[in-house]
Amino acid sequence: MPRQRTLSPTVITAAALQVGDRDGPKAMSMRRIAAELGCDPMALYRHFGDREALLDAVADQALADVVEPDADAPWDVRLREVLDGIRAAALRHPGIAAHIASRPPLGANGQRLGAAVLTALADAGLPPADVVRASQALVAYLAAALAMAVRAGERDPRWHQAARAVDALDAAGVDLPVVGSADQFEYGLRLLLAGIKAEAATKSGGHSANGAGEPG
Amino acid sequence: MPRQRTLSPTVITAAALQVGDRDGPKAMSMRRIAAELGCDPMALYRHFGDREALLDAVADQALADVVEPDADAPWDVRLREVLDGIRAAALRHPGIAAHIASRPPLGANGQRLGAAVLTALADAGLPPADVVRASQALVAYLAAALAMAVRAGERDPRWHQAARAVDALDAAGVDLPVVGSADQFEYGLRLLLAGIKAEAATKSGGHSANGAGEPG
DNA sequence: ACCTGAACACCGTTCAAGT
DNA sequence: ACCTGAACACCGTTCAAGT
Repeated sequence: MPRQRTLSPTVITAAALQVGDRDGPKAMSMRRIAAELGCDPMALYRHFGDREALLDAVADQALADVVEPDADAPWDVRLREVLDGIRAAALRHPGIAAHIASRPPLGANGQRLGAAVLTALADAGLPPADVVRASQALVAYLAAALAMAVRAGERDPRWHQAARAVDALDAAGVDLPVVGSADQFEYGLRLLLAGIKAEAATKSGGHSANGAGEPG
Repeated sequence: MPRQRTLSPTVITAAALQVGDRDGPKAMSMRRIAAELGCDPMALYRHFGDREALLDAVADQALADVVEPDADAPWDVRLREVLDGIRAAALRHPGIAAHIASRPPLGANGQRLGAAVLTALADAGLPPADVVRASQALVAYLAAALAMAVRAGERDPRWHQAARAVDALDAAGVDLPVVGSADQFEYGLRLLLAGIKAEAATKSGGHSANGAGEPG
C-alpha cells in the first residue's frame, strides 16, 4: 500500500509494529517496512541510525498503553502490575515481544515503567545498589519469559520431553505447565518477589511493608 | 583452512564453535562454517536439518566440560554450582552464549545438567509441578543473563543512564553494578533461591534441607 | 543540500545438474 | 544414489549519481 507521504519516526514505528504483528519478527526488515510505507528503504535511515535503533523505538511504542501502577499500592503489588502489564502488551505484539526487555529501557515508555520498577524496589526497603541489581534480575527474567512465550507459540513441545527424562518426575506423572504460559510466568515472578522480600528483611531490619526504608 | 576430509556432526560443531569464539555470534553462518571446514555449505545440511539445529548442537557442545554437582551437597549449593558452571562455560564461548539456555535442553549435556537442576529442586521439597516451573524460571533467568552479558561486552553503558533517571537513586549517587557481571548474576540467583526456599517451606511444611521431600 | 536507488557484500535454503 | 554448486529469494547498509 504505497500511500504515506510525510515520513516520521512515529509513522515508521507504527508501520513496523503492524508488519511484525501480521507476519512475525523476522518480517520486520528495513525493506519490508519500507514496502509497507511505500517508500525507499533508505528513507528509514534518515530517521533511525540503523535497524536496531528502529526496533528499539518499536519496542518502546509497544509499551505505550501500559499504565503505571497505583502509587498507593504495596510495592509487591505494584511490581506485579507493571510486569504483568508489560507482558500483556508484549503478547499483543508478538513481532516485537522478544525484543522488548532485552535492551536497556531508553525510550520514553521504557524509562517510565523502569522508574516504576525502581521506586517499587526502593520502597521494598532495598539499599540503592540492590535496587538496581534486583531490577535487572526482574528485567532479565521478563525478557527471557517473553522470548520463550513467542517461541512456544511457534513450536517446541520439547521442554516436556526434556523434563520427562528425570526419573522422579516421570514416575510422578506430572501435568507439565506450558512454557510461555501466564501460570509459568507468575510462578517465576513469585519466586523473585519472595526473594526480594527476604533480601529486604535481612538488609533493613525485618519489615518489608510499603513506605520508605529507614536511612543509614 | 580447507583441510577436513571426513565430515561429522562433532567436527562441524567444533568448527562452528571456533568461528563463533573468534568472530562473534553473527559470524556463525552456514557459509562461514563451511569455509572454515573447506567444504561446500550444502554439505552441512547432510548432518543438520537447518541452521537452528546446528546451533543447538554447538550450544550443547559448549556445555561439555560443565561437571554435575556433588550429589551430597545441599540442594541450593548444587543449583548454584550447576548454574555458575553453565555461565562460566557460556562466557568461554561468547559466540554461542546467547543461544545456550534459550531453547529446550535437547542435547546430551543439556539433558544431563537439566536433570541436575530438576533433582536439586525436587530435593528442595517442591512438588513435581513446581519443580518444573521453578526450573524454567531459573533457565529463563540464566538465558537472559547470558544474552545480556554478551551484549554488555559489545556495548551498552546505557543501563546506567536509564537507572539515573530515578531521582531517589540519582540522589544517593549509587555505584551501579555492571549489567552482565558475575556480581549481578549472583544477586538474581540469590533472589530466586530465596524464593524457592520460601516456596518449599509453605508447600511441604517448613523444612528445606537436603533430602527427599515427604510424599503425599 | 537533499534524496534516491543501484550496488555491495552478505544471508539460508532449494533444486537441478553432474558424477 | 549421492553429492555439488549454481541459483533463488532474500538481507542491512554504502555510496555515487541524480535532482
